[in-house]
Amino acid sequence: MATTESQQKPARSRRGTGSYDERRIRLAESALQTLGELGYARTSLREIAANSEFSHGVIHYYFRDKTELIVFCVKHYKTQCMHRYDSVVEEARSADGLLTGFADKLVQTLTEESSMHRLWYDLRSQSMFQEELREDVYDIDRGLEDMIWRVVSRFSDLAGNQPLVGSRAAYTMFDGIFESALRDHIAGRAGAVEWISDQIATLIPALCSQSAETESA
Amino acid sequence: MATTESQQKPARSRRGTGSYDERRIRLAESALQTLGELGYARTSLREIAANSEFSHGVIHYYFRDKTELIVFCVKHYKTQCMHRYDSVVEEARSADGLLTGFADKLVQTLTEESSMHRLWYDLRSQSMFQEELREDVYDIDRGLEDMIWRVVSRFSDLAGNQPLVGSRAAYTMFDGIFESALRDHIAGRAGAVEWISDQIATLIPALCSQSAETESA
DNA sequence: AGATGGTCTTGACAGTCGTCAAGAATGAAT
DNA sequence: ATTCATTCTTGACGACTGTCAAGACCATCT
Repeated sequence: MATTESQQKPARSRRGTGSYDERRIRLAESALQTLGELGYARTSLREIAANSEFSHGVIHYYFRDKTELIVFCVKHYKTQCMHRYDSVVEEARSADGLLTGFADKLVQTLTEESSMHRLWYDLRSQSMFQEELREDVYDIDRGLEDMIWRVVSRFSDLAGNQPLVGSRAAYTMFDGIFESALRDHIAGRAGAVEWISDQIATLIPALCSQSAETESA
Repeated sequence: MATTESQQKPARSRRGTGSYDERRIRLAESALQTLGELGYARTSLREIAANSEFSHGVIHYYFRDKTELIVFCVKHYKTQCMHRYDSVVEEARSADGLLTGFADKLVQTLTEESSMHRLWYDLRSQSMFQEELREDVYDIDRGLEDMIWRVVSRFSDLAGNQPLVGSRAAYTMFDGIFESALRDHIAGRAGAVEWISDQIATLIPALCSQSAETESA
């Protein structure tokens, strides 16, 4: 509600705070919040507007239709989460350190961003029925795949190993594990945090057990 | 879209054929067909009825409301696909044979039952937003987990190995791989069949590489 | 034959949806 | 102060939704 923003763009913005594009983004972020709570199917434009600073009619001023809003939201979300683990990869000085840093970050994502991620899985499932979502979903998937691959290849570097599987397979496995843990967490089933930490600790080394040198046999 | 004129189909007894429960099941199977085409969110009761032999009002004769119909459909679907790989497991005489048999069956499922499986992933995602779906989704997930575990443990038996991971982890990995391949297949991206076959051929042995390295005799 | 009761159709209801048009509100330019 | 384009609100529209009531249909029983 209360905008701390008092900056006014000179030529473009005659009303409202921020530029046209900034208000588009703010509307999209409101939409993402609502989508994360209700899910793609049950979120209406009126509900999005009600949870924002705008009225329901303004959506068609900033977006052609509902689909364009959703796609814009997806792309905006993509930029938010694509490089979440980069700092973990860069700051890791040992294989074990990377492992625990990655696991901690995954747990943090699981507990603090569960709504955004269930929305992501919701949209990805919807893309199997709705063709206009597929391209953006595919791009995000590949971005996440690259992100995971940065972690795995960095681990194999630090451990002096070679990954056993390709980036695609590695990503789908982690993704499956994360999605399963997310469902457990959201459903309030205990042990999700411990389980996913354990899986990371065992899976990454197992996926990188092919050593250039002989490991302690 | 489809004009539902008052065209009368039956020509047979207006009193339904089969028992009450049988007609419930037939209605549920019609609903599953429609759900597989349109997805959970975009399927209305009228659309379900239009694709069935009944009119739209009859749904509330057999089901209290939409949710009860959906849950019934999910449970019915559960019984259809829970033991799909049992024959493969039973008929396998060697580790390699199990591997190829399992991969072939997975490919068959991928290509011939893609609609049912995208519906399954759709419902599973919805369960993260809709609490009343969670219990049934959870049950199905555990049933599928058991199914995968039968394959993995049978493989390790035939190969004289021990699985490296638990049933939960094994299932989530296969599930992630299958879901990814399913998205590729549905989107018409080439290589999904070859990719998943390859993944099975490499992943299962990798997950069972523990203990003595006795190859499949 | 008529009566019965389970089965099914039809039509309507109240609500919600996306969309849009008309115009009010706003601030910059003149 | 007037003009003017941009921004936003309001209210409406037709279409769609789940649900339900009223009654038609029909096999069976008496």
